[in-house]
Amino acid sequence: MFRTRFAPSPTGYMHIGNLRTALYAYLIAKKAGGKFILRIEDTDQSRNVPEAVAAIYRGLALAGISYDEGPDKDGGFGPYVQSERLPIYKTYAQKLLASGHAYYCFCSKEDKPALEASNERVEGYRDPCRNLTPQEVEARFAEGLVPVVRQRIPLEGISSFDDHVYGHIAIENKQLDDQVLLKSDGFPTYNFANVVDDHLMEISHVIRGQEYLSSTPKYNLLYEAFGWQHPEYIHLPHIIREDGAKMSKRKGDPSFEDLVRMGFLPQAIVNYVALLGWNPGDEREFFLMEDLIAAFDMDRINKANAAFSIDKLRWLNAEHIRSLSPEAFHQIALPFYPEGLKGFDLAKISQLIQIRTEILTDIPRLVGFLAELPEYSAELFENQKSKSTLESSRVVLEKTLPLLEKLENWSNEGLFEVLKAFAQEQGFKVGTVMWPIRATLSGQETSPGGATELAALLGKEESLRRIKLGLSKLQ
RNA sequence: GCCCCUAUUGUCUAGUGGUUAGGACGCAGCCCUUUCAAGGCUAAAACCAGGGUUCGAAUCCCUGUAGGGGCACCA
Repeated sequence: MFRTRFAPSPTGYMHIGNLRTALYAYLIAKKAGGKFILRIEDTDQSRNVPEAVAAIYRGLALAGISYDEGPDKDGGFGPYVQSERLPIYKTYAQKLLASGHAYYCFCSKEDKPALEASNERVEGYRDPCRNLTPQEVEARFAEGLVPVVRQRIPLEGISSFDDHVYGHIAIENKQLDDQVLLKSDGFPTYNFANVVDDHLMEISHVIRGQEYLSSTPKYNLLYEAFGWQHPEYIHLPHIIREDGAKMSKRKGDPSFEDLVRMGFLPQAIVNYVALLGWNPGDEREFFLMEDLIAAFDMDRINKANAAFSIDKLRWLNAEHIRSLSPEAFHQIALPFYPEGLKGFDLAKISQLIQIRTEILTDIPRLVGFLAELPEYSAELFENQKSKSTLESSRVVLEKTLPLLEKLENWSNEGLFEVLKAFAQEQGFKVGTVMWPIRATLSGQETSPGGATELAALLGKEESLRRIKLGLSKLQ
């Protein structure tokens, strides 16, 4: 049975790297018909952000990643919040203390900084408390000192393991520090809690960022000390910026929710992020969650960091928008229409802009001219491609105006029929007729829809008003 | 400083000893066209460097270089 987990610490928002970690863990579990578990790693008392857990729930829901077990969904392996598991960590720390795989350390934090800052750190350095006799330990307790519990790393030997992404990793034990397992406040460190929890929760595959790659041997030593079997490991490369720097909220890199706010569809973001470091082995790029589950293969995950490209996301987002049914797009687009469009046939507008919308926040810019005709000058009537000149435009507008005024079938088809016939009779290219009309209607060089589509949308009265206004600029 | 990891076009990537090094985004051009898009076609664009191994290396090995990560009572 595959059991994977997403174990974020509650920092207040879900960044892109986290989203991908959660997604991969979810995909790996679902692909194998296993369970995906949410665990909250809130062992750093100083970094807890209120509301942050809610942000995690919100992010996962938005992404379409549902968990089988979590804080609010008991699966018999709880509690799923680390701060609620303190007695468990204490019990297991005692076992390590008893077996000699851990020891009490009474050094104060202030004793260490000089050593840590030094560039000449001695490898194989061991804390002096490592060799305290039971009597000495007792004496310090009697003094009222509060210790931490440190892992006793072997002096010799090499620790190694096989990672699904990075292959064989080997590190000499003398490179590893006697890390703190239990802090003096009674909370475990990540280094300890992840091992105890992953084992107790029967996690089969650990999916996490590659920053844990070089400390994983330490965790394996812990598994060995307990006589447990360690899980399989899938370490993930990082997602970085296009300039090679790491993503940072301070530099303005968007979180998952920020992207949604910017007008990207959650499913497009998920699709894009899945492709950052993984590929299906064929040339498909468009994926919905179901397809991802079917196609995902953890052994095809890349080793190298991947840069996040907002341009490619834009493109993929546009693909997702285009794949929506007109009704679905309309519903999603609705909240983005500006106030002034109330009287228009919004469903019709949605139809016109769907294929031209890359991100939802493009919409106001796309449709603004409908509510209010922008200022424009006569130059707009000159267009080489449609063979439009100031003169031809004036003639076209003057001559079509009476035809339009008496037109009764004011629809896209009706308008097109009349104008096309006019072009033929007068020996104009269709484009030469349509250009000035579209220009007067939109007041801009480009618009979602051609002359007749815009005229139908604006209605006869407003269309004629705009055409006359345009004509006045040419006379 | 020590340790771990990585390295194919600007970006995401395919590639596991023999390929005209493939695809995608972006960029440029052309076609289509009732503007713009979309769509179709075309172009430019890459194996970090140097040594090996081999009949033959993007692919295997070594060194270097560059980048990322770790060495917290943070995760």
